[in-house]
Amino acid sequence: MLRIGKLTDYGTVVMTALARDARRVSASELAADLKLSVDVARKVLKLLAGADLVEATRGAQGGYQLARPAAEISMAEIIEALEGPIALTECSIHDHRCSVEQSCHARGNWHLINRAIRLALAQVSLADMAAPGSGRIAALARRIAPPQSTVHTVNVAELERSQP
Amino acid sequence: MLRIGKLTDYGTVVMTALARDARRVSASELAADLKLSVDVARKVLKLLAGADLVEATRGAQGGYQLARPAAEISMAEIIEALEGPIALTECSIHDHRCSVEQSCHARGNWHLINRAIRLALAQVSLADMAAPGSGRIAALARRIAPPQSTVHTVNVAELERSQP
DNA sequence: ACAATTGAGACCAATTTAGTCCCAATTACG
DNA sequence: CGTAATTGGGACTAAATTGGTCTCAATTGT
Repeated sequence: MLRIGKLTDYGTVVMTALARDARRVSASELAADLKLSVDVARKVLKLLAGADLVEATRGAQGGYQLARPAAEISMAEIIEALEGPIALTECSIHDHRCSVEQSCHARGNWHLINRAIRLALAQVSLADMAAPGSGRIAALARRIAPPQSTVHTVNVAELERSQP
Repeated sequence: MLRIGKLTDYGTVVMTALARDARRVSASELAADLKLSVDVARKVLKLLAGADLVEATRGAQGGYQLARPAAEISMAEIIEALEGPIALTECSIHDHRCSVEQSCHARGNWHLINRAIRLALAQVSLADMAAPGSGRIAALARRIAPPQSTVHTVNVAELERSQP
């Protein structure tokens, strides 16, 4: 279904919460606010801290804060911190693990597609994500949308209808 | 890892093979050419036929052909045929299945992101994919790339390096 | 000293995915 | 008309992945 894992999803929720609250916040407080299990919140935060997206402070009164301003953290970074490299296909990460590698004529293009998707995600900042209906994200979608092709305008129109 | 399943991957390989060969081809012939197990090839082709992306002919001398010209079939369609809707997050498909739905401020933006990614994939045609190094896909990536932001140009540059 | 925290990682249950296999229906061809 | 070649529609199992929980060590403010 081309979906991200739940941990990653929680990660974005946790990050947007941190983006809206400049204080240093403990995992348990975040869990309570967001209605997550404390264990899950801790796991996510540990991963985010490991990737240097949040800064952890140990000990009593400790907790987490964003390591950088929200505008300087991209969705691509968050996703990668929690699920590893953004690469739709096996062959985009490891060579020689794909059985059809020889006869596959699509590999190079998959790389380009991965790059395109990663670029798109790299342009969405956590600040955008934390804003209620981000104009910047909408603008990105618009920029990606139809140039002026003949064939694809049909498909694109279909899409717009089927996924409003 | 934000990746597609193997079946989907095989699906794109099978489709590019069909795009390069106008004849009607049987599942076993495709399997042999592409070094896939016959069972897997058949499974994939059945799914693709169910989605009307290929046209199946039963009986002796039967087989599969593209249902439409390769230029009129998009990667988004192929991916959706094999893995269901393109929706990175749970909440983009089913409401009320996500435990943090209440406290989640990111939902609307996830929808926008999904749309952006789907639009990108809808613009890559099977014909593009079958071409050895598609200029159109590269152009798409370029269009997505840097507008003229201050912060994100840094991240984008990083990306380019880390995922060449 | 103690209580509140994060760090590291083990662990199991649940889900998902990959890969096979079976048999019915269809069709070309000798 | 019979047979071989095909797809259709599933069921099924094994493997891999993910989600969620738990334990214990290290750190630090009071």
